[in-house]
Amino acid sequence: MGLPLRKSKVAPPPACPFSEVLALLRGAWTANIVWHLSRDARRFGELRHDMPRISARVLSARLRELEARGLIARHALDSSPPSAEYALTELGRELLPVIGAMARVGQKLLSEWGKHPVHAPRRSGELPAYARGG
Amino acid sequence: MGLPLRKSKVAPPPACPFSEVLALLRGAWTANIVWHLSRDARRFGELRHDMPRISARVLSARLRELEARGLIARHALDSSPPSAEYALTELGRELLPVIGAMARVGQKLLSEWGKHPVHAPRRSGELPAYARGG
DNA sequence: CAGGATCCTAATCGATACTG
DNA sequence: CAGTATCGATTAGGATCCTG
Repeated sequence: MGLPLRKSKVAPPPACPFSEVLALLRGAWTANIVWHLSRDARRFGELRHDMPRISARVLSARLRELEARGLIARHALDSSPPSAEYALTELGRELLPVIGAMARVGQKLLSEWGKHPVHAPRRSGELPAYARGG
Repeated sequence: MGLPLRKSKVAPPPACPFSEVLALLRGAWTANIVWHLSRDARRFGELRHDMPRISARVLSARLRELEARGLIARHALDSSPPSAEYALTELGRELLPVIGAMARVGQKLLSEWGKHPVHAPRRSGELPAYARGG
């Protein structure tokens, strides 16, 4: 018979609701949108310009999602042609420390991976595209 | 003719490599794995026990991915039946501040969403599964 | 127990075309 | 300009079976 399962020594996951934030930032774009709104309000087309590879469909979907959660506010401008402006709400600004932390760690990881080459997996096997050196 | 595009006023995305961290934590499970390794080393089966809904296939894939990046170390234990233990490396511990920040913000978001119900989207349209109340 | 192989479903996203 | 609708490609992840 094998080793007994150990319960987490000090504390199991002590009620850690970061899953919500992960779900929120899930997808390739949401965090980038928040980042690009961190300085000032931006219009739909400006955001597309800031992130040239996002499609209108996805940008629209993410913005509606963030709006539904109260993280951004949408202001329709009555100009011609019409435009809409998006801004972080106070609640949305709560996400900025997370993004800041990710940016700092990202720096560090990049510099480490620059020193040592990223190890190949032990055996050939499934690795997602972003892990295969693209 | 419409409003001119505004360049980001203060600074555009001033070189923010959080995309790497996002790519790293992409998927529903990677951050949880790091979290569960934050206290002490855990074996494969213990991690499965900690996260009952992860499949062996995905857990294995994520562990190999984190190992390939030098964020966790794998130690094969010579017991019978064989087992393997995974632990965060020093580099992997750099991720903990990010996860801590996510946990804090997650708390806050949950409490806000508890006060006001989450707004429905303005029109019926695509919302991801995790946004539809699951 | 650790984990690979296969099959399959659901979700994400880009491209394109179209509307107000 | 600010979106929406449709389509097809890619991917994450679960279930199941199988091996050392």
